[in-house]
Amino acid sequence: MRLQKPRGTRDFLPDEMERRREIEARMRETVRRFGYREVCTPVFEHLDLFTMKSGEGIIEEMYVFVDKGGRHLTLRPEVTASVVRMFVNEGRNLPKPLRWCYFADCFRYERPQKGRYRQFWQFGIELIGADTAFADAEVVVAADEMLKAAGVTYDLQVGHLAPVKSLIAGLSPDLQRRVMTCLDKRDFGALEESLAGERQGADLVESLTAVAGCRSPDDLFAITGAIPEKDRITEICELLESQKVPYGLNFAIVRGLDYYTGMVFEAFAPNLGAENQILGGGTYRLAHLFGGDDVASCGFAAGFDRIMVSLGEFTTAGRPGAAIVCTPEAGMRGLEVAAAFRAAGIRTETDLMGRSLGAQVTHAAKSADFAVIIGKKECESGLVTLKNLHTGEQRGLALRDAVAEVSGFGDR
RNA sequence: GCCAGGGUGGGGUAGGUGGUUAUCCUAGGGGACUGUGGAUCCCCCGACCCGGGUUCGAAUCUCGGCCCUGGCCCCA
Repeated sequence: MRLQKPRGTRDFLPDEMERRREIEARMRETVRRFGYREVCTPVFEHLDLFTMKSGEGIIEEMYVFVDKGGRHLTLRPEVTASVVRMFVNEGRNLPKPLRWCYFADCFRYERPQKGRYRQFWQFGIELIGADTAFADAEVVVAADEMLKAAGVTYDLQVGHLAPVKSLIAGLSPDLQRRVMTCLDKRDFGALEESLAGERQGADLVESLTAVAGCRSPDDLFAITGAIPEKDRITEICELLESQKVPYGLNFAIVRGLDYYTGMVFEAFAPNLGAENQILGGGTYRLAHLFGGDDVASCGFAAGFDRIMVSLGEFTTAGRPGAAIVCTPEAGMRGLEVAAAFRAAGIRTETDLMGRSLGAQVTHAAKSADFAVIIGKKECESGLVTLKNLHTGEQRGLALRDAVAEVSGFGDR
């Protein structure tokens, strides 16, 4: 093959696109019911948008380029930064809270592996301008409902950054970051090493290890004492329990960067291998970075492709289709009949290859549920012969009755 | 950026200690066959990832690259 698609990209044939659209539709419908409305932002943005959010280090992980005007641009590696920029630019005087969702392809220059591609799709929501436990809980509930609707098997973990941050507040920023990385990986050996030289380092390791293992708010506050976020954390847990969200508490979730401020959560699919996180989210404050007010936000982003990989093979329930099968003299009549079927919303194909009647039926059986056979006899009688290609039954019907029968046909 | 295993028609494969026209299945197109042909039979189409090296001769050996699969790192 002379021309290959770029590394880490994929082509999708119609069968797969139907599966993807099916799952996408279920995810969209879930968040629609919560009031989240779709927004769309540019596929490429100024490089600064992402370096301001995530630091210079991400440049080598992005598709960056200079355009003909000398602008430093990049294909978006995620959508949250764009949505917040959009909010700062034109969302400030909309009634709060804002409930927005998006489904967008993103690009990262990374080594492809299972569930990781260079072009991939994210589905996410952002709830902007509400700073309450009810807001935090809504986003988690929406994520849970959405994954349920998609049909994946997943493990949902919810945490909060405050307990760990309160324990390590006395450390240098650099060491704080290292500690959080260790916690994220649950590498307690490395944690101990990092804190070895610190005053009361051993106590700190013990507290952090205990916090990471907490399974209830009560356990947590027994270790950390009454931190300011105590009521918020307790309330979030109560709300999630009252809404029967199947989650695990995990205060070792770190989610990388500084703009995460409070609740954080992640979902994993157990059948995915190394890249098994299918969703991540939390509360954050980003707008002030882009020149806006310091507005509280909460959201999640789901890895659509990983969800599709996790779901594996399945067939979608297609809508019925018809194939017009004609003898040569009935060609014109065939087009009329096709138009009538299409007017009723039925997918209808006609022969374009000049095939024999038999070959047309053969082809129809691969692509349709019904063959509508029209020859000399049908032209004279005004009827059509409707053949059910699943059962082989066929009979002569008035056109209107044939259309009605195909319309009423159930799942394939 | 690193590690392991791979790359033969559209898909799946056989062969490969260097030597005729590269095997089989499937898909696709056509015919037998202008009223049922989703069948059967026949025919056609179509491949050794790319480049250098060794050689009389490379799909096979060798080096480099590209790509695929999985893992490490990273993961906004």
